[in-house]
Amino acid sequence: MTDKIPELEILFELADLFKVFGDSTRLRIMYTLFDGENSVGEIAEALNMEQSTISHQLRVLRTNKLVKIRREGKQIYYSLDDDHVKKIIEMGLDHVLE
Amino acid sequence: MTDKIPELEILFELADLFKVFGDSTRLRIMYTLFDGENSVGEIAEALNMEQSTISHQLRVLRTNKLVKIRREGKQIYYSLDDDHVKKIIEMGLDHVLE
DNA sequence: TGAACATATGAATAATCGTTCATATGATAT
DNA sequence: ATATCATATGAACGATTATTCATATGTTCA
Repeated sequence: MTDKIPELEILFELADLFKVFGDSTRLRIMYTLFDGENSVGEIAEALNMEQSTISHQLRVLRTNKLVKIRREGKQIYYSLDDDHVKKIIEMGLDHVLE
Repeated sequence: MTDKIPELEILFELADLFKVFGDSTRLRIMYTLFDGENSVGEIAEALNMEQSTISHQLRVLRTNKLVKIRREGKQIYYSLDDDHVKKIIEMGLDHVLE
């Protein structure tokens, strides 16, 4: 029994992770959170996009443990969950910027 | 004039880059190339997938400058084009493996 | 030149996914 | 309780994309 099957499963998970980074709206959301936490409304306003769109994408980010939330009254503040997020984006930027 | 517009364009490019990493077939191809160059046929056999599928995806990888080629007779050998490729994948693995 | 092999390409199909619209849930304050 | 504000959710639509099949291109060798 080889160890290639577990590797295969991990590569599937890895693809799923990169898929999350592969959308400009989600990237912009994460980039917005580089400076610190923001509420859903603040993010929507900053990106000039519908609240619903942002909310849907925040759920994707949260499902993948890339952002976490803090509740305060009516608002929900989102922030990056992990140092990896910044690192992965910065590593990608290195490549894009040659 | 703010510098947010160029950043926006860059984030679009960045999303396109991550999209390339967001497919398990392409990830498996790149992972196969961690050990060194392989021909199209070798990759297809290693992944047990159609030659055509691999060829299509290699073109995506090549268009995005993630792999480069070396011709030798009838075969074309593909290899990773860039250290960033390995680094980005490894960074993602860090996250997936907790 | 023609046969055999390796790789690339184009069209078609099926599946995935982002956005929008409408509405629901949840929280606060009067 | 109810009105208001913030966020979430579900369904539907359109667009993108991975794979397959069939075929084309390109290379070697006899």
